[in-house]
Amino acid sequence: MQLPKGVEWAAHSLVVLARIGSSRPVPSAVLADVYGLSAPYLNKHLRKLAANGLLTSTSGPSGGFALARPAEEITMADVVEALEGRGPLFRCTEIRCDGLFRDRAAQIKAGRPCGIAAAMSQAEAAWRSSLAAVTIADLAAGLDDRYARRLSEFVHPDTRRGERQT
Amino acid sequence: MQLPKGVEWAAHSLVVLARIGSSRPVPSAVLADVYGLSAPYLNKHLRKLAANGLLTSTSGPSGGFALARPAEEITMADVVEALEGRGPLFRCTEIRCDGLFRDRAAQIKAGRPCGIAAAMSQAEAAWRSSLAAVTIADLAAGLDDRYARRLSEFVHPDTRRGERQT
DNA sequence: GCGTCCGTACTCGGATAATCTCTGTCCGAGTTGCCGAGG
DNA sequence: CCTCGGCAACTCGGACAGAGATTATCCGAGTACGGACGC
Repeated sequence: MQLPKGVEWAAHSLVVLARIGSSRPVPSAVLADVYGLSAPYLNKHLRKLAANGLLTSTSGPSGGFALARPAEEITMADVVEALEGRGPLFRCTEIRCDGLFRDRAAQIKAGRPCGIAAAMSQAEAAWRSSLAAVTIADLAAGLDDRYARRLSEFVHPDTRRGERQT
Repeated sequence: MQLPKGVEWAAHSLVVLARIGSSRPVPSAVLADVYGLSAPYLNKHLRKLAANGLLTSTSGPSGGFALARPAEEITMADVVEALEGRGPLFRCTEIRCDGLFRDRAAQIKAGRPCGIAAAMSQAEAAWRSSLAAVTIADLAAGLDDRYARRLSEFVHPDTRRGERQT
């Protein structure tokens, strides 16, 4: 089991948008070029973030994606939740109500909940809690200033619009 | 993303073995019947647990699987680790060293570690820590006595040989 | 009657398909900005 | 010179293949038990 690569891509893209600081939309193709990613595939993930209210999407020329709210209010938990959905990691299939105990299924479900599912749920809560403690703003602040400036110059070339080299 | 169903199966089987309390091996087919699972597939997962030292496997008649150590010393973290491996959940591909920053790759890697990977790693540590706090013995104790007895009678039908189980 | 040998049945073990999610790619719908024509 | 209309380019958006992992299944190698044979 492993988290999809899209989580990493989306998180890095959010950090880039946060570090740029501009509210102007950035096309997915530009964000993909920053880290050498597949543009259409990254677009798919960013679209999911937009559908969940983390990004705003704009069509047409000078369109793209932009943060929907301040980077301080976007956590890693939000990113994972937007991409992976809300009920992941462990899905209890209630096998304890099958086989030998099929006749007591209703009685078992009415009693104590499945201990394994409870333990998994609690561990998952700890995981999400830890992720919720880290915001995109925190991560953006961890970027070295030199690289951040290079980012800005690449994403928003103040010179003139329309040139995109390499 | 989602944990494989085998984790649930393996955990329940371990709890069953723990609750039985007997050191006599139990065939995978019997364990599968307890919860109505696919016997060969469950066997595959139990084999993995055996390969990681959680279970002992015995061939031939009266063979099967048995706990390799006391249930108090087997945690849910051990189960997940045995089945999923040690380095899961989030795998940082270091995309921050690609694209624009490919020429600075060595310099970046020598500097601060990737903040996103660090956050993910910390969250994963919290997850595993929570899982490590729950033992198979804890889960076995949570089973209702009535169902536990039915389990023992099914797995070790003493009628056959009048054998006594602990 | 007792010990030994063999046959049988039962178990794990690994190799082999089917299905689903993730990964990657493509082209179409919609929108914005630009340019030229007209007033 | 200013305004309006059409054109073109650029963007997101959803639909379409390929790869990998999970799910599921089967048959073979090995082993312990049970019975039969020989002493």
